Amino acid sequence: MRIRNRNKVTMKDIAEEAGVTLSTVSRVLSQKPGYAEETREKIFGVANRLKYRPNALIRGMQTGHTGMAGVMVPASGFYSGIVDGMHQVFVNNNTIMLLSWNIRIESNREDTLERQIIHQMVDLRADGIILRPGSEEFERPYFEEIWERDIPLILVDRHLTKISTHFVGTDDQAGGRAAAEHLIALGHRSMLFVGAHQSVSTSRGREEGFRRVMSQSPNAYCRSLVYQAETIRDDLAALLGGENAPTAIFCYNDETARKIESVLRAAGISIPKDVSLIGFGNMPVYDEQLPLTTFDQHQSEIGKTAAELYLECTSAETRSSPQIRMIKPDLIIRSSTAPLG
Amino acid sequence: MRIRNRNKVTMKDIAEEAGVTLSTVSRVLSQKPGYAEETREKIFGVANRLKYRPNALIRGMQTGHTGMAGVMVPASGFYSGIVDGMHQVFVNNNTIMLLSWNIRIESNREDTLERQIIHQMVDLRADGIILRPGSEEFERPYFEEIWERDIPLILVDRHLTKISTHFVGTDDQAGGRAAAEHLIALGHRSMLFVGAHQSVSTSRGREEGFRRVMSQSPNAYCRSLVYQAETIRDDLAALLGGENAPTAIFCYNDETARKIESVLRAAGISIPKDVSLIGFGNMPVYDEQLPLTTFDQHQSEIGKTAAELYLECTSAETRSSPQIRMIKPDLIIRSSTAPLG
DNA sequence: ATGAAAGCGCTAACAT
DNA sequence: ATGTTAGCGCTTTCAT
Repeated sequence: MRIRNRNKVTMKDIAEEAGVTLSTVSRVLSQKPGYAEETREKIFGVANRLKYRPNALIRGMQTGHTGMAGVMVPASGFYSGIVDGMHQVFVNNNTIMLLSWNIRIESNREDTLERQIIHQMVDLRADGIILRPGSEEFERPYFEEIWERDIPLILVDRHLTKISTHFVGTDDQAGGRAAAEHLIALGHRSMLFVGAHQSVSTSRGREEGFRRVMSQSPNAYCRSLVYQAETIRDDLAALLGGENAPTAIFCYNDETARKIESVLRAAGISIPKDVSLIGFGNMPVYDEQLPLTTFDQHQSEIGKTAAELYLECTSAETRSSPQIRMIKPDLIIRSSTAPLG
Repeated sequence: MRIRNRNKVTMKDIAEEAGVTLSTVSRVLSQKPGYAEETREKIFGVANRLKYRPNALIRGMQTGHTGMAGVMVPASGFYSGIVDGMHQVFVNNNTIMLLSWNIRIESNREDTLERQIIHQMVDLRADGIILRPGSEEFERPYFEEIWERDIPLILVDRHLTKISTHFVGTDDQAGGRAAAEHLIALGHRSMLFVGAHQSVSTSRGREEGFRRVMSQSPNAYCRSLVYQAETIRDDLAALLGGENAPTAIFCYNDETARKIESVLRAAGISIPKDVSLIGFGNMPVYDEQLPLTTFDQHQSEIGKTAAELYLECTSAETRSSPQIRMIKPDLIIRSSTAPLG
């Protein structure tokens, strides 16, 4: 381990230099009431001259407030946007992120890297934790660790039904409804929803909203598919070649939509001529990809809201009841959707 | 401030439960030599049963090692790639990032947010700091603060000449040379380099490499431009309408190349028919943009290398002499460059 | 192999 | 308005 010969200036040094006691220095530097303006100036003078820097570790452990926010989200452009929003709020509130990406290791280790990361955050006494959960069952144990220690926990993007805690994310149902309304208005009636496993709350919510509108639209009909790389080709072929083939596909995210796009392209099916396609997330597009009708989820807004909620929770005296804050997504119409016919 | 009624299990509690003293518990839990296997098991048993979590703040301040790496880079996709690479290394070495983005506030505050962030990292006793510097003069003061405290400092992406510390980034000269060789091979002789202010080391390095090859190629000729939003239109018009107009433009990054692209497009100049264009960075492309010949900088590799160097520095006994590690960029040829003619 | 005791740098009562 | 004292949870001598 490195041997530090840092200029370890402590409050004690300042006290000696300034001819006062430690407690006076502590009071002045941490702005507690009860000192003379004169001493204040003297102490600050000495502190600056000595280039004193407080030891935030000690201070944190004394006050129960470290100013560190544990943040764990998957590594992707989408979450970068969210982290960005959080940062804007945190930087103005003297809070710094302990950041890590969710990475589940494949196999042979019973325990996960995620757990290790949570432990690091807990051990370092992060004031609170913000994370994007993966699957419900899997992560339960470490949610409990956080909960038991009474550390505020805020979930972003994905919600967990079985765990009752704060949540900030997209209004997925509203998004699903807007997608449906757009397609209905274009004349489509036979739809396909391509989603993820049921445990993914965003997919579930988007489908629910989508189906709600469908069920209220005469003759509208919606089938669903769970995207799976191995079978998607055949699944789509069966549906599109079959009875009452869908003329519009709503995917729960852009990534899936892009995969559908390439499967359709390979099958000689044209978008939007033969089939309209909607994604979700408004992710950047790569060379030669189709301009996709999709939703802007306002990631930065999600991040800001999450950080604001975090600050409320970490400064509250008592544990507050779970808050849900949803950001409404906006439909962005591009050329992957067109009128039926 | 929040009142924590966390189950504050301490080593003392474990000691009592296990019928040993604090020091024995400390020894066992921090794997110091000198205890019986039997006691070890008993203590670990109690610790797990009580769900003990060490206080990393205290431990950090005792050992002089917190396991926190201060990281400050600009918020952009490019740096996300670097951070990603660092994370891969850190997560396997029990190191977690204290992450923040560089944000310089516009005016009215003499001091910067960046300085505040550096202070937070120093105060929290980050073991080392990795950052992407902006301008030399401006940041000097807080580099000194880091240096004086003997905290390992690693610069990524941009280098500072006046400050002697570790650096990990792109081999910009090699990139510049490769760009030049590509254009020369295509038959171009009259070139334009569009860069940033001289203080930006990446721009400088790319230009140097570029010019080096030019100077060795018969009849080749290179002019330079510092990109400025307000004047770029006129600057380009003057050059392209003038004597010996450039037939190829090498920009120090993709962002600049994209701006040049739109200026040229607006002026009715076709790429690559009239002018070839090269960028740097291989950033994702948005709708309807031109496939750009550019360089892959292997951000992830830069990040990994920086993290590895960080780990070396923070675990070294003594301050090591400044290390420079450069990652070679790879030319990606797309349709924005074509043979002269 | 274990215990006792000092101390890390600071905050927070409690005095004066 | 300032000083005194007792911790906070741990590591680290130094004993035994």
